[in-house]
Amino acid sequence: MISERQTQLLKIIVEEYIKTAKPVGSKAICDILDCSSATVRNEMSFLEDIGLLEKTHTSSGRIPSEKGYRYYVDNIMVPKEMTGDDMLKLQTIFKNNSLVLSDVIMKSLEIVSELTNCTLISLGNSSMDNIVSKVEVIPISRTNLVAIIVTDKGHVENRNFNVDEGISPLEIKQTVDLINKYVVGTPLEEVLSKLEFEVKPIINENVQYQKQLFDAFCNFINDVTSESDIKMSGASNILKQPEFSDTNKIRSILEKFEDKEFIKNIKEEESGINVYIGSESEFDDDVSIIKTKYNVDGVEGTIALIGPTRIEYDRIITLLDYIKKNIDSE
Amino acid sequence: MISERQTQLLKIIVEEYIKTAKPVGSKAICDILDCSSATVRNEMSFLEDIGLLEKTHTSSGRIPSEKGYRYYVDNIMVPKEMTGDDMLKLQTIFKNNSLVLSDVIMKSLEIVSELTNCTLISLGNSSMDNIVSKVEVIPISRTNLVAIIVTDKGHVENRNFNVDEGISPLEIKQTVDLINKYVVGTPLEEVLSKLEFEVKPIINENVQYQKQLFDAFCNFINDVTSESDIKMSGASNILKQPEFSDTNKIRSILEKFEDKEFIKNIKEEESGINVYIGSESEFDDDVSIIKTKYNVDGVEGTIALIGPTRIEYDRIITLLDYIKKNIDSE
DNA sequence: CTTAGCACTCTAATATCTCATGTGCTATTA
DNA sequence: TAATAGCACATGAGATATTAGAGTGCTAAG
Repeated sequence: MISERQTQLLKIIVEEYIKTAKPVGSKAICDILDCSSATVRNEMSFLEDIGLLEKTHTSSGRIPSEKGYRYYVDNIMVPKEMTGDDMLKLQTIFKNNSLVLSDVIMKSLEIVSELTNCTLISLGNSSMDNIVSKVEVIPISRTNLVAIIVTDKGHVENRNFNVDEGISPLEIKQTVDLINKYVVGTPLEEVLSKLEFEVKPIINENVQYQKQLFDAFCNFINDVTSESDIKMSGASNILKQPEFSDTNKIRSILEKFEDKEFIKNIKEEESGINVYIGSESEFDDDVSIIKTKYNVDGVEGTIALIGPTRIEYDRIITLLDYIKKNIDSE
Repeated sequence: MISERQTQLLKIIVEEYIKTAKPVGSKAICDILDCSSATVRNEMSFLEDIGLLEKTHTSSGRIPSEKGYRYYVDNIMVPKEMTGDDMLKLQTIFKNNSLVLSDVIMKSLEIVSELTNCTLISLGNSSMDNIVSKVEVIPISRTNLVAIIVTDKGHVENRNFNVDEGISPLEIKQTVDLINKYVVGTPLEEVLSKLEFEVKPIINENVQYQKQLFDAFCNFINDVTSESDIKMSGASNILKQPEFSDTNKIRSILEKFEDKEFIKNIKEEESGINVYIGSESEFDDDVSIIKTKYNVDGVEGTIALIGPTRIEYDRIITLLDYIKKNIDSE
């Protein structure tokens, strides 16, 4: 446990460094703490010993370490009240009832990325527990078909695919009717096993059903259930931060933004607002990720904000919380 | 008109600069041209006078000017033969018959961006001349509906929207049947006027038709016809080029990549392979854009490659031409 | 426990120097 | 007349030195 004064010192250093991006020296602090710079130095030295502060070189001021930020977020920081300005901008979304969920999310990403100069990512609509309302297959040409699936949450997926030989409208109708009969009312995540164990035996026994169409449909379902919908806003914002002025750094971060597999892993499993600082983010040591999961009538998704470790935790957490709550109650 | 030797000199300088990104000096050239460096310098000086070459500072070697690249592309360059390696990689796409157009395009973008270290953009499926095959509206909840439209080319668009009051299944069916009756078989670009002038009067006269649903559907069509589908691959590749090592430059380019309105303007109107050098690209003076339009049974789109002005024009043009031809014959 | 004082460290900005490369010009050559 | 050799000059890039400023650690005294 650290003393009252040490706590206050850490708070000042973290907040000052977040504001200025420059190491904080002892002189700047002694006024606020009402003691001499030497005393401040002693305390700083202690906080460095226990790993909460760091130096950039032997005689520089202090900056918070990863552990320092963590201590600050967990024990010191108080979520900042929303400013009227931030609130106003976000309310243009939530007060507008004609917007559909996906629009609400996209607009939220855009506004927050602009407000914070960070990169916002939404991973969502995994729609696993959506229930199938309707399946349809529409022939386009002799060998090309479109399959459409609509869920009870209004989610629509479609897939264009080819078959080797022509299929007659009757064959299509029979097969699709059969599929519909079994999968309507089934949650998406159970559709594949239902198709495999209940529908496939029937298809195999009966010549009139289209095996090729059925297989293509299974692939489609498989992709839909494993696919995640990624949205991103403000990818270039993070470059405005002084810590990302090195070209190699920029490149490595942008490459990660482009790597869908990597981005998918950001998905949040916990509830509430979660903060991952530096290496905890598994993204980059100079980056923090603040995430939250939303849930609108069973449609789940994650909103993640990516910024420098030197980020306004108190403000961002409030912002994301506000958005999460508003989306949840959509 | 410039002399044979001057032409050769320009060719050497352009190609050498493309390879090394360093200004080309006279000494390096006199061996190839079999004359003294002084002679080369005289010729260089002439090419500079007529605006084909530039210097980075008073006593540097020469680099091609925008006009120099233009002259090179129009009059000197010979499209390079495809290397076996490039060919092989691309054939994995075009030899695979089970791929649908959108996959073919996405994979082409990925491969070419990797092959060239440039950014690839596809703008497409504007689908204006697609013909409507089917329109469907599915109720999700009392006030939430999904509209789906399928075209004869297998293009599917869907839109989730809200209405103020509940709508009965009968009202939906009546309205959708009416819409279907008039728009099936109509090219997308004509649907809106058909709705306005043929369907709207009927809706207005008859109480049983759902005006709100109809209006929402019109908005949906309006968005579909004005929307363009943007795909991008290798956005961070361009940073690997030495001319983009300045953070501000990087930022300004990445911001343009994020600006959908800006990207939409890249759409190509002409046929063949089109080269826009530097300021001609209207993107950035240090950037060249090489575009081409593809057309598969009426589905049109543009593929654009964005790279530094110092780009391997001869290779890229061949690559894009190969892709265009293969997509066109899909 | 706190503080004043002092020697020491390190960065960042600036200036200086040198070297290699390349130019323009002029007189000379074929 | 076109090509060349020679030479003075310009510039960027890299190495090195200098300086001012900010900040530290440590010690001894309050």
